[in-house]
Order: sequence, then structure tokens, then C-alpha cells
Amino acid sequence: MNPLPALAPASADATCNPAGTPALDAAQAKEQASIFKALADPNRLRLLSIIKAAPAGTVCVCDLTDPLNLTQPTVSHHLKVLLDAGLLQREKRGIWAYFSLTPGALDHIAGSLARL
Amino acid sequence: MNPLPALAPASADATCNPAGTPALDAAQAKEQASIFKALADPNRLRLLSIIKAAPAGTVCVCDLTDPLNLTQPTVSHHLKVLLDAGLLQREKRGIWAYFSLTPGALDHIAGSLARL
DNA sequence: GCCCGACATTGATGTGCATCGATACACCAT
DNA sequence: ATGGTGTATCGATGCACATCAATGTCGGGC
Repeated sequence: MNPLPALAPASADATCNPAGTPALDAAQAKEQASIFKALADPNRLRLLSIIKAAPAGTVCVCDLTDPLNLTQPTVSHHLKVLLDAGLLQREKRGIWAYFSLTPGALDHIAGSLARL
Repeated sequence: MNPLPALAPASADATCNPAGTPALDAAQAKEQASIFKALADPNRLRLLSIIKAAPAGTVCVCDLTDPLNLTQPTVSHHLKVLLDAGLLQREKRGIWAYFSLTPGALDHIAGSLARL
């Protein structure tokens, strides 16, 4: 369970880009696109924002359905998308599931943007 | 024709986030999501990468269809999406259309990510 | 004038995704 | 065990999008 497995190999081999091959090959592009796809939804951005702004840094699912005005299955779906993208971490405490930002994930994405 | 009209109002009013309202309201989230939606496609990421890596900083459309292995209408569609998102600029020289990165656009997105 | 090449737009098609209701699962209390 | 509550998963539905072929538009050369 490495953190951010999909973000790692973005800057491995630095080719000198010989005027015909694109700087980003198809595999790298697909990986990065999947990350941005996770961010390409208003409700998921709001989820990230709420979790980031939380005092303890962790938020229970039951506190996320009301501010977004979505049903519980929909919120759970979005959280899973962000989880699979490596942006969130889940910690189960008893009945409740607490979500927190993966440390450095947003910074990592910002870096890969600048390194396009 | 302002550059990056959809990116501007991200950090206007800084509320103190009173424990119920999300840090990102629905309108801001929708705007930012539309930007990430433009980035959430492998071929569009490759287009940006190719244009950024080009020596002159500008690339003709005819040089973009081959490396992506897509038809010309599809490439034109993707370029329009990036154009509408404020990420690219178009300059027509005679018959040809040259595309270049909007200066600071990627940095702006990276900043808004960190400011979520 | 006419034709040709570069690019944009349109229409159609298949696929993917956001959302919901219903249901299943996990955990605690009694 | 039995009931109840918080989450996750499933199936279905409607919409958005990526892609292409065909067509339209603009500009240059003959």
C-alpha cells in the first residue's frame, strides 16, 4: 500500500524529446489524466476542501453528506474515487469512517503540472 | 478576451469556514472542476506537453495529429477545449493555426490546487 | 476566375460517469 | 442472538464526452 502509486513514475526518464515523440508517452498521460479525472468534479473538490479545512484534518462521512446536499451512496462513491486516486486516506474507528488528505498529494499533483 | 477568466475569482472572499458551510461554494467548485476537466484527458495532456516542449513555444496543428495518432477533427476538438479553458492561445498565420501555452496558466492551476 | 490545402464545425455513435434507491456489510448495544 | 446505525456496494438511468466521417470555411497559388 504505497502512498500515491499512480503519481510516482512521472519524472523517471528525462528524454531529450527528439522532435517527433511527444514529451509525455501514452502511459504517463493516461496515469496523470486519471488523477485529474478524480479532481474534475465539483463535489469532489468540495469534499477535498472540507476535509482540508477541518480542524482535526479528519472528517466523518456523516458530516459530509449535509453540506454537499447529496445522498450517502453518492458521497461514498466520490470518496472512493478520491481514495483510489491516492488523494485521501481512510481510517475506520468503530462504526465510523474518517477521511483525511494524503500528505503531500496535492503538492505532488501541482508539481507534475509544472513539469508537464 | 481576458486571459484565464475562469481562474480568477478563486481566492476572493476568505470566509472563516463556520463548521457547516464548505470552504468551496458550489460556483467556485464548478469553475475549478471545469479546468480540471480540460486536463482530465490523456490526449489533451500530451498536447500541452508537446506544445510546452516545442522550441518556439508554438506548434502548428498539422504537427499535432501525427504524434497523437488521432484524426484532425479530434485534435481540433481537443485544442478548442484547452482554448476555452484558457490554457492555450491561438494565433492564425496565413493558412496555419499556431497554438501556444497561455503564460502562467499551469502555475495558476497549481496554485489553486494548493489553496483548496 | 478556379482549385487545393489547412483548419473548424456538424451529426452520429459508442462509452463512461454522476446520481439515486435498494440492498448488503460491519460494528456496537442490549 | 437481535436490533439498530454508519458505510459500502449493486443495478439502473440519464447525461456528458471522445471519436470519427462528412462537410463547411478561409486563404493562397495557378
